[in-house]
Amino acid sequence: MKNIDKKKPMGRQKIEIKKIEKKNNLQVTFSKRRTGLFKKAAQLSALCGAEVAVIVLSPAKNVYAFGNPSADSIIDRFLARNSSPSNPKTTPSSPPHDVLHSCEAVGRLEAVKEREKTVEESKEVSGGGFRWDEPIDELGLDELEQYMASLEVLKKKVRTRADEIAMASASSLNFFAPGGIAMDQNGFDFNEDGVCLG
Amino acid sequence: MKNIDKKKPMGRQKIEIKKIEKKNNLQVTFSKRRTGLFKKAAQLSALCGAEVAVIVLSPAKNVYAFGNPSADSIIDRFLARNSSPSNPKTTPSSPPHDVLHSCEAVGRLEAVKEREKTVEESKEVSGGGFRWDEPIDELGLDELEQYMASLEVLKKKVRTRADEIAMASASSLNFFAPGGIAMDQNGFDFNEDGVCLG
DNA sequence: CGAGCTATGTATAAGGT
DNA sequence: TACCTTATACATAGCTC
Repeated sequence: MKNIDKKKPMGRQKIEIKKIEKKNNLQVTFSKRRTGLFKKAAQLSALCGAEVAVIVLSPAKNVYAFGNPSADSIIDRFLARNSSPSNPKTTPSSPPHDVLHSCEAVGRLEAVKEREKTVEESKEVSGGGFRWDEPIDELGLDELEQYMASLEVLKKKVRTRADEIAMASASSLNFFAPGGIAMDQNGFDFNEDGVCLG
Repeated sequence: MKNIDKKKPMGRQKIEIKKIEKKNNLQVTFSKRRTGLFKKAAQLSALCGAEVAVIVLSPAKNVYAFGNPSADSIIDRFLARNSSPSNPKTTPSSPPHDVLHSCEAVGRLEAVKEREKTVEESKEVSGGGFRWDEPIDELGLDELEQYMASLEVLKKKVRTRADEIAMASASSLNFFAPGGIAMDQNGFDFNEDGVCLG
């Protein structure tokens, strides 16, 4: 009701690559970019069959990591190469399972995304099962991040889907209706000052 | 001078995030995206004052890494966190098994595994147990609501465990330490931009 | 290969709700 | 606080040299 002002969104602004001063923006930017970075890493991995590990330590020393197949195995090899002067380049011969090996690993995570896509496009998902809880057990801390990202995407799709249904049946549905199923504070307070809740 | 035809560039095409088949493209894409990934990592580091390490193993097993301040120091801290569950170093107290602050080792997956329970306990949102393996299209509106709410809560649970409460006051770190950007682990010819894939 | 181009897909900075 | 919208900066696929 108070929007008469012509405050049109500015759209993306150009920013310089130096430390963000505003704590508020810092938090937002950190989240967004960290997510984006992990996404890019996942894509590089999927597209090229490469193994990628990303570790991020926030200024507050919280640890975030992404890894395919797993950060540890990659780090392991990284360290091995790093301290093993023996024969860095002269790998005897690469068995043809190189690429496949990677892809296989990738498949696990990509499968989740794929299922999601399948749900969206065709309506025949039931067969393969839609067991989101299964892969979790196999996922490591690092991969959890990616899983979460997938959840967000799925949520949007569900919302879209529900929207269609709602429109069709003319029922009024509020997804995040106040007092409804909304889960406001989830238990943790985020104060730029404070930290955890342990 | 042989472009007499108005062969206009196609511009960027949309691609599927699946393994690239053409070796030629694979190579090119790997190079470009790896560079892009490192760039993003550098920006995240610079903008947010975070420490970031990225390790990439090409299908041919070449190693590429980016690290601020250095991949090793970051890896070091990552491993410390990851493999010392009983190390009181960063453990404020002994939370149950349901995480809160740091992502100490093993209990992590279990926590997620019980997300439905957890959700129930804290918010009773999921309606007392939602079936994640059902195809979306067979769900009704109400169920969609619950489903989405569950997703949202789960997302937050996961996030809570892994993160947030990030940056407090920053630290004065040297992000772009000279010579700390990228490194070649093999001995190939190395350009700050990247190396050949072999 | 790596560098440069063009057109276009994506990631995101701001600001609103 | 989180998410949505808008406008735009930025990354990059397909080609050429």
